[in-house]
Amino acid sequence: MPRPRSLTQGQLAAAAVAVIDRDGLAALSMRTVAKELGMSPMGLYRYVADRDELEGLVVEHVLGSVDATPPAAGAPWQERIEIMAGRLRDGVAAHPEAVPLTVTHRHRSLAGLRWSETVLGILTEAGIDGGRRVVALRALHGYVTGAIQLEHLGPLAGEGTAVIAALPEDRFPHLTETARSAGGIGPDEEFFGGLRLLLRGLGD
Amino acid sequence: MPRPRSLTQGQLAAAAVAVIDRDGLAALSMRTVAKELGMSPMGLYRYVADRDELEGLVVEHVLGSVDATPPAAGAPWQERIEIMAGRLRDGVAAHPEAVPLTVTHRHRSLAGLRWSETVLGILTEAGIDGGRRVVALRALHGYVTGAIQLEHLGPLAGEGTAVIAALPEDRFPHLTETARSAGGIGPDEEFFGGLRLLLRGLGD
DNA sequence: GCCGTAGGCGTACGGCGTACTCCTACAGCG
DNA sequence: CGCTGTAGGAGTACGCCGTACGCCTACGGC
Repeated sequence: MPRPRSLTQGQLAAAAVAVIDRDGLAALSMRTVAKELGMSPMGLYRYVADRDELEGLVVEHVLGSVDATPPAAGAPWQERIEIMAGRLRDGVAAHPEAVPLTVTHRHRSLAGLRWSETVLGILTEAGIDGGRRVVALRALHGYVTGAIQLEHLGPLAGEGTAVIAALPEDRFPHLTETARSAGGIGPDEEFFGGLRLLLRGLGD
Repeated sequence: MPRPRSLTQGQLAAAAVAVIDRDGLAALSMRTVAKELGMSPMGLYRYVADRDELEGLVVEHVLGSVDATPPAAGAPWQERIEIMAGRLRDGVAAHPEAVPLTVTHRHRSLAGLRWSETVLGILTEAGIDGGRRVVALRALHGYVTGAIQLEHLGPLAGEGTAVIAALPEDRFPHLTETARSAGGIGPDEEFFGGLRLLLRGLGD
């Protein structure tokens, strides 16, 4: 009997993501999203209770783009977890400005839970269960979350490496030296290198 | 020749942290901090260029409270890294509402760099160097950062576990089962359990 | 005693989230 | 056919926010 809704929450999310991708996270506001959709600011409240819920939709949109289907059953479990981690990293990297949101709203996201479910499945097949599995999931979750953030809201465009290089060498001998040898290592090696350390610790 | 400053940046930071601890991160504003110090809102701008810099001071204050001196030289390196991780975790946990700030501003914090310097020293003594050390530091950094966040801005007060428990069991079999077995595991076991996985992977 | 800087306060602007009101358009019921 | 209830859409308004700017006062070293 009611008049049909003319927008879906998904369309709201897409508009919000468009604003974020184009103008940065700071530009995200009820007003800018409404403008993006060609409607009045208050119109948004027909679809969403408040700004917080809008942000949740953004996260769902971003995480919803990562494939949560279990990868190639033939491969060793470590490799399959690497694939899952890489998918999440790639999905988030497609909207780097939204990274802070994905962290704060992840726990309410169905898409995030689907990712966890698949990882848990892989861990189970690897023979890890009970308390060990809880710890393993949290560890993976923690590492992936943290590493992705370091990658994206770390020192913008190598500014940080410059800061470190400018440090007084006598008080920070290891850091300055490490900064020099860090040049040869790309983001991929860093991310997956660290992940493999964790996976190695999980083995046996 | 000039009139001496009547406040230090440290006092600003302390006032801001007091506001955050008492009323939450959302209550942090130039106006509330000024009120905390008994001065006019604009007075803050004598000590700080903008809100961003104030937030930086908060982070410096929080991270400055963690002891960065190398721990007990006698202990095995893994244990010493655990001590460093625990110190950081404890320092941050003293001001849980400030956690989001510590993440976004960490790379500009001297105290954060001191922590990294000490950890690098321990890694070096453990015989890890060159590219391996770079990856190891980033991995530790990523894990600790991520795990601390999961702990503090995870589902507020077990709300998340309830969400998971309410999940359709047929679509999330592992998650629902894991949620049940997660009850017996406290935050400490989770944090250090995950960390030890990483350290084990680092070994040899 | 003078000068220059810090202190301190008030005003003002533009943007934010959002509460509230008022009218219009339409889908299914009788 | 018309009635009714919900969605659409616009507009106004409030109380926050960060912060630009200006004005006078206090005071320490030359």
